[in-house]
Amino acid sequence: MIAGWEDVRAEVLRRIRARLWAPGALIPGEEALAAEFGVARATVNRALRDLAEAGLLERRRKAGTRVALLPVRRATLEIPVIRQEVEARGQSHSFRLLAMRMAVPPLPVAGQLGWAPDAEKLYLETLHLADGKPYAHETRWLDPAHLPDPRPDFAAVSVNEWLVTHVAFATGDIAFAAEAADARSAEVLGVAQGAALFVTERTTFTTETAITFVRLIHAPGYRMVTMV
Amino acid sequence: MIAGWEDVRAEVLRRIRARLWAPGALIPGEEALAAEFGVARATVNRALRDLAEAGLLERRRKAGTRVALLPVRRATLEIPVIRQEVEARGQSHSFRLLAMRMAVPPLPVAGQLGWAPDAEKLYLETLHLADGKPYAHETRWLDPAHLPDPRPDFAAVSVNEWLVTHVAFATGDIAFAAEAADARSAEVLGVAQGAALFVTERTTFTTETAITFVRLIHAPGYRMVTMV
DNA sequence: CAGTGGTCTAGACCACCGC
DNA sequence: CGGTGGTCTAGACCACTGG
Repeated sequence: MIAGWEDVRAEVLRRIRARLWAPGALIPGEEALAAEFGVARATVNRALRDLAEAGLLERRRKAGTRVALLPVRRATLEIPVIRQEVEARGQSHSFRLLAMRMAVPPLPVAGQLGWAPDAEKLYLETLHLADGKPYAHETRWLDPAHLPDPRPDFAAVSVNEWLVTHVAFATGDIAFAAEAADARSAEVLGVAQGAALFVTERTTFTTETAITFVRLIHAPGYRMVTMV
Repeated sequence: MIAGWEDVRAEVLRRIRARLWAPGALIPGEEALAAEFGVARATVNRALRDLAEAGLLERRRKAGTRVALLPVRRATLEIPVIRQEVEARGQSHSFRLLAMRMAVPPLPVAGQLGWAPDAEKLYLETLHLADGKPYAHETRWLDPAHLPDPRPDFAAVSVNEWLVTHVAFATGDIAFAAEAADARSAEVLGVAQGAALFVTERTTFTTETAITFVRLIHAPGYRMVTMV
C-alpha cells in the first residue's frame, strides 16, 4: 500500500534497482504515476525530486524524467566546529593560541580572497588538542574589518568558534588534500617532517568580501567519514 | 515583494544573518510567517525545511523552529566515475588492469564487509591514467556472487564503471585520509615511498550484503573540492 | 506550441512531544 | 492535552524547452 511520498520513493527506487526502468530510460510522468499509485501529483513530485537530488534521476521540463545513466554518488559531509568534533569522540578539547599578528598574506592567499596584494591582515595560528594531545594545527588569515572594536579574546574562545557564532553565515569553498608535514607543522604536531597529513582548506565569503582563509592540518590518523 | 519559497528562504536567511533572530532563538511559527509574508503555509514550510536541511535551523514538532546555535556546515561532495572526473579536467582517461585473482581478503576487510573470514573473493588492481600519466591506483575486493556468469571483461571496461552501470544502487560509506605511499603504490604511481597521498575508501552494500570495498590512492597533488 | 515539471494555494488531518 | 511541524489533496497557473 502506497500512502506517503516515502513510499512512492521506495517503489520508484525498487523499479530502478530491479531495472524495470533501465538507466537512460524515460519513466512515466508525474500525472501517470500519481494515478497509478493513487496519490496526488504533489506527492509524486516530492518523491521524484528527492531522487533527483540524490542523483538517481534527471528531470527536465518537457523532456520528462529519466533514470540517470551514471548515477553520481553524492556524499554529504558535516563539518562541525572542532570542539564538537573532538567531544563527539569522547575526548576533551583544548587549544593554544600560538601566534597572532598583523602581516601581509602570501600572494596566492591574497589573490584567492580578493584582498589587495600588500594589505596587512590578521594572522592566527592555533593548536587544537584532544585529551591534551595534538589534534590539528590551524593557520588562518582573517580580515580584521569583520571584528568588533574591542577585539575578541582569541586566547579564551577559539577563532573558529567565535567566527561561527558571531559572523553572518556565508558561502565559501572547502578543499581536502594530503600533504607532507612541513617543519612547522611537524614541530607543532610532534611528528616527523614529511609525514602524510590530512589538510582541510576553507575560504569563507560574505556576500561580497572574503572574511577568512583557514588551513587545518590534522594529526596523523585523521579520517573524514561520511555515509551515503 | 515575497512571492515564492526562495524569497521566503532569502528573507529568513537575511534575518538570521542580521541577527534579528539570534542563534538559539525561537522564530515565529509557520502560520505566523505565512500570514506576514502573504503566502501559504506550505510555501513557508518549504523554505524553512530547506534551511533546516542546510543546518541553519532546528525544527521540532511542538517545540517550534530555532536558529541553530552552532550552524553545522554541510558540504555536498559529488563523487563521479573516475573517467568523468578525468575528462572533466580536459584530459583523456585510460586504465590498465594490473591484477585480477581470487584471494582471501585481509581480516579487517572481511570483517568490515561481513564476509566469512576465509572465503575467497575477487581482488582487482587497476591503474587509472590521465593523459597517459598515473592518476590513481585502485585496489578492490569484490564479491563475485554479484557478477554475471560470463564475467565482464574488466580489461575493457573498468570495474568502477561496470559496477556503477550494472549493479543496483545501494548504500555505503566513504572515508578520506592521507597516507604515506607504500612500496606498491609508490612503484605504480611513480612517486617516492612515503610520499603523502590522498586516499579514498568506499564500501558498498546492497540491502543486505557487501558488494565491494575499494581503495583509491590518488597521485600527488590531488585535491577534492566542494562548494558550500 | 504543447507537454512536462515547478510551484502555489487553501484546507485538512495527523504525529509528535513539550508542557 | 494542545500546539507545532509534517504531510496530503485537488486544483490551478506558470516556466521552460523539445519537437
